[in-house]
Formats: sequence, C-alpha cells, structure tokens
Amino acid sequence: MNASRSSAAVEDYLERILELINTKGYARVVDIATSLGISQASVTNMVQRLDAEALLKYEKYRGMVLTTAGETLARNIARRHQLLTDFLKLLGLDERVIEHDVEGMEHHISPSTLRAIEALTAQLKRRPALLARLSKQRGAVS
Amino acid sequence: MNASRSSAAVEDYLERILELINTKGYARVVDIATSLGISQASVTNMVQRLDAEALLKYEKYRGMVLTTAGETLARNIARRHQLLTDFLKLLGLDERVIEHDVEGMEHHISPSTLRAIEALTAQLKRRPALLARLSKQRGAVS
DNA sequence: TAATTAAGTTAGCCATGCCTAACTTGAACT
DNA sequence: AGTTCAAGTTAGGCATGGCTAACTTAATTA
Repeated sequence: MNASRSSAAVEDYLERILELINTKGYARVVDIATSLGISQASVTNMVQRLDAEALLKYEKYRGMVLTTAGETLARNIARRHQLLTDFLKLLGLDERVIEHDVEGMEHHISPSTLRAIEALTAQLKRRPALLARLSKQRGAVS
Repeated sequence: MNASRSSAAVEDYLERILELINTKGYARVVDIATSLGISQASVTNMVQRLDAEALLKYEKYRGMVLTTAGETLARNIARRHQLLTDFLKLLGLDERVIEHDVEGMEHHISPSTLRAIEALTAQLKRRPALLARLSKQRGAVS
C-alpha cells in the first residue's frame, strides 16, 4: 500500500541484495547479514518487510527475487553510489574515506544534485591540470 | 564521560543553538523547537542530554550556554554546512534542493572530503566558463 | 533413513529520537 | 499578593532498526 519513501536502511538492503544477485546469482539471508555487518535475525525481519512492500518476493526458508519495482529502485541506488564514488575518487581521496562518506551521503542526494555532480565529474575528467592543482593545494594527502 | 561521536541529531541541535545565539544572543527551548520543526518536549530532552555530555551548560527554566567544547563543535558543524552549501550553489542548484541535501549529507562528510570539496570550490570559482558549460550540459535547470 | 549442522525464524529486548497530554515554573500585569 | 499565560518539564508512548537466545527447517552425510 505504501510506496512512499524508502528509508536509508531499505536502500542499503536493496543495494546489497542486488549486488549479491549480480555476483553470486542469489541473495541469502546469511550473506546479506555478513555483507552489511548485522545479524541474520535483523535481515530476516527486513526481508519480510521488503516483501510486504513488494520490493521483492520472498519465500520463507527458500529465497528471494527482486520485483520489477525493487530492481529498478536498487539499480538507481547502485548508480547513485557509483557516481558519488567516481566523483570522490577524482578528488584523490582515500578509498576507505570514500566508502565511508558515500555510504553516509548517498541516501540524501536529490536527483538534480546527482545530475549536477555527474556533469561536474565528466568535466573534471577532461581537466587533469585542474585536478592536479587541487591535490597540490590541499597537501596531496587524502 | 563519553566524548565519542555525535549523532546527526546532536549536530543538528548544536548547529541551531549556535545560530540562535549568534542572531538573538540566546537560545530558548521554544525557539530551538520551532527552528527544527519539533516539539518543545523533544528539545528539553536533548538539551538535558547535551548538558550531560558537557556540550552546553543548562539551568532548568533558565537558559543555556555552549561550553568551549560545544562551541568548537558547533562552529565546525556550521562551517561544514556552509562549505557544502557554497559548493552546491556553485553548481547552480535550486535553494530548496541545496538545503535539503546539505541537511542530509552534512553529518556524513569526513574532514578530508570536506577539504577536497573546499579546494574544488575555490578552483571552480575561478572557472566560470566551466561552470557555464556544466549548466548547459545538464539542461540549465536545477 | 537417521543424525548433524548450517541457515533461517521467532520472541522479546534495547537505544534513539520523536510525539502528546498533563503538570510546573516564572514573568508580567492588576 | 494574586492571577494569568507563555515557556518549560515530565511521564508515558511509538516507530525504526538494531540485538541475543532459543527454536525450526532443510540439506548433507554417514
């Protein structure tokens, strides 16, 4: 009934589930739990909720498949994550920092802001001199 | 005892409290509540917690003052907020979108990422041609 | 087929941060 | 001094999203 707004938690789950399906072909409760660093019980709970919200189809003890809505949403989330990561990489930041910051920020970026960052990233990629100056300016450290 | 990590909520409160003190000279529970769009009861609660965490000194029914630690923290939060806002403004985004996104993202940006964005902003300010191209590239709309 | 065990589920609990309703405090005015 | 009322506080509750402990399911293997 409620197709309102996905919470950060929902987005995190969908992102990992899609990733697992893409790499392993399926997403198990135990793998989602490990990947997110939380308990299996928490995953079971959320997966049942995602089923109720029609973002995936879940059969107890069996497995899950993303619905069309769920897959579309998950793809958008993954794309946003990738774009933000690319942008921060361009700025020469440390991998760990990038991962941490992207995981925090990604749930709060509007489509228009994302488009702007995407365009900026594209422009920056053509200006290595500018990027070099950036690194120098702040000490070349992440 | 616990100088660990501030939650997003704590940061939001400190930011508003500093702002109120800067503009009105003092921060009252009712003003903080209005400014954050939450109930007075919630504010009372948090203010007592911030007192316990030594980020401010609070006397019931009287008033509050930021401690040195609290003020330093608040200033850093405000600065981060300003830098992010400046950056997004440069990209030509809508004010509302900027406010929304900054409020969401600000709690998740590492110091190093902030420095990088600061340096990038400084460079971009000198390249209006690049910024113009950006707007054209994505349709000139926010 | 029976036993073992990894995977999954359920029940009940906790912290955070919000809420409303009801009560208290203190400032301001008569 | 007493009344009034805005500001502040307290109590109790709710949603989200975690947790552990105990139980169930199903796959594997002897």
